[in-house]
Amino acid sequence: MRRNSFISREQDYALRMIAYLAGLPKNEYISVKELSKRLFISPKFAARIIHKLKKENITGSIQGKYGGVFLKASAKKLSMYDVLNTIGFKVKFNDCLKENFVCELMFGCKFHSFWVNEEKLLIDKLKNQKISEYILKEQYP
Amino acid sequence: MRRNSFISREQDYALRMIAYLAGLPKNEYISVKELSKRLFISPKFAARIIHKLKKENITGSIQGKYGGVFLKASAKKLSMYDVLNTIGFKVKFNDCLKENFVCELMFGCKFHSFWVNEEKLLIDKLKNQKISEYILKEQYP
DNA sequence: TTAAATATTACCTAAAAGGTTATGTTTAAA
DNA sequence: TTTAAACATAACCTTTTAGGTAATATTTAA
Repeated sequence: MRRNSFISREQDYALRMIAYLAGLPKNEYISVKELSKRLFISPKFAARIIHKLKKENITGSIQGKYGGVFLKASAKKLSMYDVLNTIGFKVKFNDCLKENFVCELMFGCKFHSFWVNEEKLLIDKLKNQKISEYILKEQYP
Repeated sequence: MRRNSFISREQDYALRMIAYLAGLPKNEYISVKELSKRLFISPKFAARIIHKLKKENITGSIQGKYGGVFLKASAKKLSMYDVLNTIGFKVKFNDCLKENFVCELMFGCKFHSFWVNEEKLLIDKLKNQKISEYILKEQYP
């Protein structure tokens, strides 16, 4: 599949699921199967993503029959950046921003600082966007 | 190779070459071979990129022995966006911003407008950055 | 004891990135 | 007029990644 988005499907799905979990009533939880169905994500893929989020203590889970998952972190403190980061958000605006990258054009490439600034601006914004502002609730008739 | 940059290597090389050509004295030109050597780009790959830029009238060329390429567009009017666009800059912040993409979460996904805004901000900035501000000149001792 | 849930890892496949190969065509100069 | 050195153009190749599936184990309510 094409990948020319800034964020991947996996990262998008993670945001969706977190936004949905944030909308559950307190102390409620939902099975990954049901969650994935409501958000149009393949169940197995959803499970893998939820697992990554759990390892970072963003979600919690109840095992066994009638188990499920819930948001463990505070929706008011959890940022979009936190979620994306857990799902491997290591996108750089240009390769020259990566660690250990040695640019051959030390003699005067001025694009570098442009990318540095833009990247920082966006990351700061992602850190400021809290999940509580993005809660996703299905409307039942 | 990994591809988790916002811009591709090919797009980066295009910017480098344009920035270098913009620094040539008026009416001078340079062979792609020499250009690629100075900018650490594989010669064949450079040729293909220059060809794309020529098709959009950004560069011009002189064929035959002792031929070469030069910047045809005005460095003061040519933007980073123009160059990137020529080299297939169709990156979207999220898949949901693509044409013909149908989002299943019509019922209330609030991330969409965040991505729309951020993407527009960045594209406007790229359109405002003119190549004349990024001229690349090798320093000889 | 069993059904239905999570936990975890290994594997699969299409597509794109990043480049090379190949084969022209053009033109200055010997 | 021949030839070397440049640009022109398309087809092809290889590695990596995105995006997902399969498989198997473990947990726990009923």
